[in-house]
Amino acid sequence: MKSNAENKRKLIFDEEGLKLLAQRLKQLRSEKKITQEELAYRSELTLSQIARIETVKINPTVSTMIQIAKALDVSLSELFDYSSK
Amino acid sequence: MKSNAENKRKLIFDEEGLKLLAQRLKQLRSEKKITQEELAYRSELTLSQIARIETVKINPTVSTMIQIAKALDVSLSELFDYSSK
DNA sequence: TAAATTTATAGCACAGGAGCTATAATAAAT
DNA sequence: ATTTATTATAGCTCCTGTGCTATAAATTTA
Repeated sequence: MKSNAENKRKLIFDEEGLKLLAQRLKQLRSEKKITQEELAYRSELTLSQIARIETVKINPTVSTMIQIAKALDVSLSELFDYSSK
Repeated sequence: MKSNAENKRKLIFDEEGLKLLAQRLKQLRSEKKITQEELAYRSELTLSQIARIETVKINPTVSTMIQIAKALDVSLSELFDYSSK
């Protein structure tokens, strides 16, 4: 949850990309008019997890995103469709 | 690395989806004619990590996939484009 | 503006993702 | 058939993603 200033290990954590993903997720969720709680229920994730993704607090796994895509009834490709190479 | 038979906690690990992703990654990599090692170098990941993803041994994070997409010079959406809702 | 709903944060335990290094197994080239 | 290159495994440590639970903050509704 917190980010230590001193990190020996190289962190692969693309904040830009995760931010875009968060925006895309919010967008899709509001289009479908469902709450974080409802999405959590449908995706079988937790509310806190959905919130953490949307606020870019964590770096979710692919499986998590697959669950979310299914819950939103969109393809993974659509979920990640915010064309940034 | 190993999967215990006895797991109390519910595991979210979409093997189907990860398998499709692995195939897609292999496909893109062979299209571009680069080795796992070269991809590892370009993405600043490790060779073992690339291999583990392609053999569906792990559930990678979104940041990892972002690095790989960049290294392959494709969009995330393209990388995940194996239409499975 | 109060109440209700929705979203965001926080701390804890635990599983597993990722780096690193080494080696085995396969495939390709000579 | 040997060597070389490529891919797959393995073990270890460290770090963090996730579930869980509780609470605070913000937004919406009455």
